[in-house]
Amino acid sequence: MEGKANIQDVAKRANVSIATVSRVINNQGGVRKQTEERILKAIQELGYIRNAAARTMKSKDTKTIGVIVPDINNPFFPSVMAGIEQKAREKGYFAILSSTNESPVVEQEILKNFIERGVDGVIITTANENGDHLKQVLEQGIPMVAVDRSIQYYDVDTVLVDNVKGSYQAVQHMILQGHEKIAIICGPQNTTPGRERFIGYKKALEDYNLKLDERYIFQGDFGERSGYQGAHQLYSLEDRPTAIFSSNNLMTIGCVKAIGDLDWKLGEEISFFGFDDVDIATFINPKLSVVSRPMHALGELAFQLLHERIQFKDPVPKREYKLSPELIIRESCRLRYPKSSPDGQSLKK
Amino acid sequence: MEGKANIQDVAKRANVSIATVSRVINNQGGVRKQTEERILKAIQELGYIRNAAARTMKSKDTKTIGVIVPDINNPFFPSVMAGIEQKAREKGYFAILSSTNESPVVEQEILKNFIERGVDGVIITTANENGDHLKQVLEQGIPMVAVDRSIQYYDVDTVLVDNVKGSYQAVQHMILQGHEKIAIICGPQNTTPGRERFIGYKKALEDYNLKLDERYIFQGDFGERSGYQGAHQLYSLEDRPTAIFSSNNLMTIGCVKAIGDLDWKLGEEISFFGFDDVDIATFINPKLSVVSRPMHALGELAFQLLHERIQFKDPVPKREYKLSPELIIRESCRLRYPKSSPDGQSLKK
DNA sequence: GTGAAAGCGCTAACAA
DNA sequence: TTGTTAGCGCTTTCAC
Repeated sequence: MEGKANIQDVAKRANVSIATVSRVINNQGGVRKQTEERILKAIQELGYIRNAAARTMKSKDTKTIGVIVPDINNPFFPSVMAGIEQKAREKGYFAILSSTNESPVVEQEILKNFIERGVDGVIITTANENGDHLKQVLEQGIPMVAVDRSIQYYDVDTVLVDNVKGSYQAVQHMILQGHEKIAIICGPQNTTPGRERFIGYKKALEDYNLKLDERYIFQGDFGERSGYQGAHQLYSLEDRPTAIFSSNNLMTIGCVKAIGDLDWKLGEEISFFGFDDVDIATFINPKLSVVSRPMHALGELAFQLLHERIQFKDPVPKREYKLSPELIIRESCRLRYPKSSPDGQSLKK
Repeated sequence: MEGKANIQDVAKRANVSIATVSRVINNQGGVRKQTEERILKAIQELGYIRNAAARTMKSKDTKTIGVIVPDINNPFFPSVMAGIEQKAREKGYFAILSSTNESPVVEQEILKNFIERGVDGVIITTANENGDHLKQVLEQGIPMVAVDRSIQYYDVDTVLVDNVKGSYQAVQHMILQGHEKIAIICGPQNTTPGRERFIGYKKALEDYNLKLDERYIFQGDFGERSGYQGAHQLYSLEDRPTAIFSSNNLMTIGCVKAIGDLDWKLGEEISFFGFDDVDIATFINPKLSVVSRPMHALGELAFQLLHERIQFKDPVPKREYKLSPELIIRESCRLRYPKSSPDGQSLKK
C-alpha cells in the first residue's frame, strides 16, 4: 500500500511470474482470463504503477514529446501548445513543456534534459536560430520539428506562418487606404518572424512605389516596452507617420498604450495595424485591425509532422509548411485624406 | 557520432572502466586529471549524453518536478509557472508542465505519467478538489503542493491567495463609494477561488448591513462566455445593479465586452471591480479597478515548500499559506450619488 | 499459458 | 586512483 510496489511484488501476490504480469500490463494477450484477473486485482491492491525508467531501458519509446517555447507568457505559445496537446493526446502521446525565457543557454539545458529522459521527439521554437545547440538532438536521431522560427544549419521539418504575406497584406491595406508615411515597429532581425515581417513591409512599399524611410523604422525586441518606446519615438518625429505597423502582439500593446498616453488620436491622426490578435484589440476604441495567426492549427500540424517522423524513421527530406495568416480588418486603420497623390500616380502597382 | 553512445563506449574509447567514467560524469572526484581529460574528450567525440532512465533506476531522484495546471490559456498560470521555474532552476531542478483543460480524467493520466517518470515532486492546481485521484501520488510518497486551489481529503501543503480578503476589500470599496446594489458574477462553487470570492462578497455586504439579493448573483464558470452572459442577465433586470464584481479575469473580459455591447455606461451607470488584473484593464475607458494576485510569488513559494519536502522527507505537518492580494484602484468604480441613506445609517460597520 | 533468464545503461560498494 | 560487480525494474526471447 505504501511506498512503491514493483512488478515483483505484484507477481508474488498473484502467484505468477513477472513475465506474466508484464504481459498483462502491456495488454499483450496470451494470458488466461482467470490469471489476468488475479493479476489485475493484485495491481489494484498494491497501487502498483509501472516504472517508466525501467521500461524505457528496454523498449525504446516513451510516448512522450518535449515542447520548448521561448516565452510562456506570450499568449501565442499556450495556444500553439493547446493544438499540440490535443493532437498528441489523440495519438496516445504525452507532451511536456518547458520555457527558455529566450535564453539559448537554458534552451540547451532543457534540450539535454529532454534527451536524457528519452523523449520520442521535440517540437521547438528556438531562441537561437543558427541551431548549433540542436546538433545534439539530431545526432541522437531524435525527430524534431521547428515551429514559428526556422533553423539555419540543419534540415528540420518546419511549420511557419507566412509572415511576409501577412505583413505585406497589412501594409498593402494601409496603402490602399491612402497612407504613404507608414512606420514599422520591427522585431529582432535575427529571428525569422522579425525578419520576414519586415520584408513584407518593404515589399509592399516597393510594389506601390513608396520609398523606404529610415525614420519610420523602429527596431524593437518583441517586448511590450519596445513597442511603447517605438510609438514615442515615432511621435517625436517632426514629420510624423500617419500609420504604424507593429510586428507582434506585445509590441502592439506597448504601442497602443503609448498612443493613448501621447493623446495621439488613434484611427484619425494615426492609423494602426498589428501582427497577431490581442485581447485588447476589441476593447479599445477604435478596435484594432490585426493579422491573425492560426495558432491552434500550427500546433496540430507540428505534432502531425513529428508523429510521422517518429513512426517512419526513414529519412524523408525536410518539409516546410507555411500557413496563411488572416487579415482582421476592424477600425484602427482609416482612410487618409487628402491623399498626397490624388491622381493615383504613386499608387499604381 | 551517430545514434546513441553509452557509458561503455566512452569507457572503451578512453581506455578506462565504466566506473571511472561514471565518476567523471557525476563530478565525484577521485580521478586523475589526465584520465578525466581523456574521458571528457571521449564524451565530447562520441556526443555522449547519459541515459536518465538508467540513472533513475539506481539513484532515486530525477531533479525534475511536474507542474499541472487546469488551463494553460489562462494567463494566471504561465505567470505562476514563471515563478516556479525561476526558483526551480536556482536549485538545480527542472520543471515540466502539463495542462488538464479542467478535466479530472486528463489530470489523472498526467499524474500517472508523472509518477511513472519518477518526478521528485508535483505542484498542482487541481481540476477536482476532492482529491480522490491524488491518492496515488501520496501513496507513492511523492511530495506535492497545491496552488490556488486546495485539496479536500488529503493533507497537502497549500499556497493560496487570500480570496476572501480580496473580494471583501473590493466589495467594501464599492460600498464605501455609496453602492448598495452590488452584483457578483461568481465562479464555480466547487472550486476554492469560486467559493471564497463569493464568501468575501457576502461578508462585506453583511458587515455593512446590505442584504444579499438573489437577483444580483450570477453563477459563472470562470470562462469568458459566462461573464458575457452574466452582464447581459444583470442588465435585463428591472432593477439593475449599480456595481458589478467579477470573480476572475476571463469573466471580467466577457463582462466588459457585454457592458460595451449593451452601451451600459461603465463607471457611470455601472461601476465595476474585477478579480485579477487583465491586459485590457488599462486600455478601456474608464480603466478597470481590480484585485491583483501575486502570481510570481505564488509560484516561488510553491516551489520552496515542495523543495523542503523533497529534501527532508520527515513528515512535517501540512502547511498552508495565504498570500494577500492587492487592490488596484483605477477608474471603473465611481462614487454613487445620491446615496440612498445619506445619513450613513446603512453604512455603519 | 506460463516461467526462467538475459540484458537495457547506469551507480555504488567493495577490491585491488 | 581505478576496476569488478551486483543490482535497479522491466521487456522479451526461448523453453516447458
